[in-house]
Amino acid sequence: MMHKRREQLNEIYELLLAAFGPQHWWPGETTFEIILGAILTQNTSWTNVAKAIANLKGAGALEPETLHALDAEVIEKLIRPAGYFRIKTKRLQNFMQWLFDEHGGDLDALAQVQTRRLRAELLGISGIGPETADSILLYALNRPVFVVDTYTARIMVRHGLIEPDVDYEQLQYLFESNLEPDVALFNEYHALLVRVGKDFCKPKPKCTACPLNPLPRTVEGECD
DNA sequence: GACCAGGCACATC
DNA sequence: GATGTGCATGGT
Repeated sequence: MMHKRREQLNEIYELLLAAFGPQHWWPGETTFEIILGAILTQNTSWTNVAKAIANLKGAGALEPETLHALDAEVIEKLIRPAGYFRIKTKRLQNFMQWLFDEHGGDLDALAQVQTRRLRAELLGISGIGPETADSILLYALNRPVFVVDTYTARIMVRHGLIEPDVDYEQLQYLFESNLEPDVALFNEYHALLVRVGKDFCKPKPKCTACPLNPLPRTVEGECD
């Protein structure tokens, strides 16, 4: 059927929303804080990131000018709880250098840049890959870009909707080509996928009592 | 103690 | 081009 994918994606969304309700993402107050969180949460649990952000806040470093002026050793100490603190310090500084060199350190100036171009610029920063770039675009800059992560792929594979070898861009296209380009929808959908991923769709043990188990094509042996 | 967490860059084949 | 490895803290 021509709209099969659309119906499946809508069904997943409805099941997740009914099970968990709105997730109120992103957990962050300002555009800048959300951007920093997007970088700091790479392969890292949010509880650890929250500590790092609290430290940055305590240092007054949730302002671009302030963070830009800090030495690497200081940033390393502040973000230590988030793990990978040396490489993440470098990544934060790479972002800051881009922001100040290319956009005068003004986050508001980014609003004038087309989404395609902005995504390409973000991907040009060492340490910002597809998921981080798209998280910044969607959650910090309110662009209708669907964020894909490991949970998204795992959930889709386990429910037989994709093959295990589809890459980031393909999976993103699956969502973006079958859903309305709605910032609020993309925001909630990704947040719900992370939620069900955390609670049920774990790497090792097969899932039990998952809200998505009513799906017709659930792969046998993966979910009860 | 093993495993995992809202990735990414880089080395090596 | 595909596959493997380092990065690091903190919770389960």
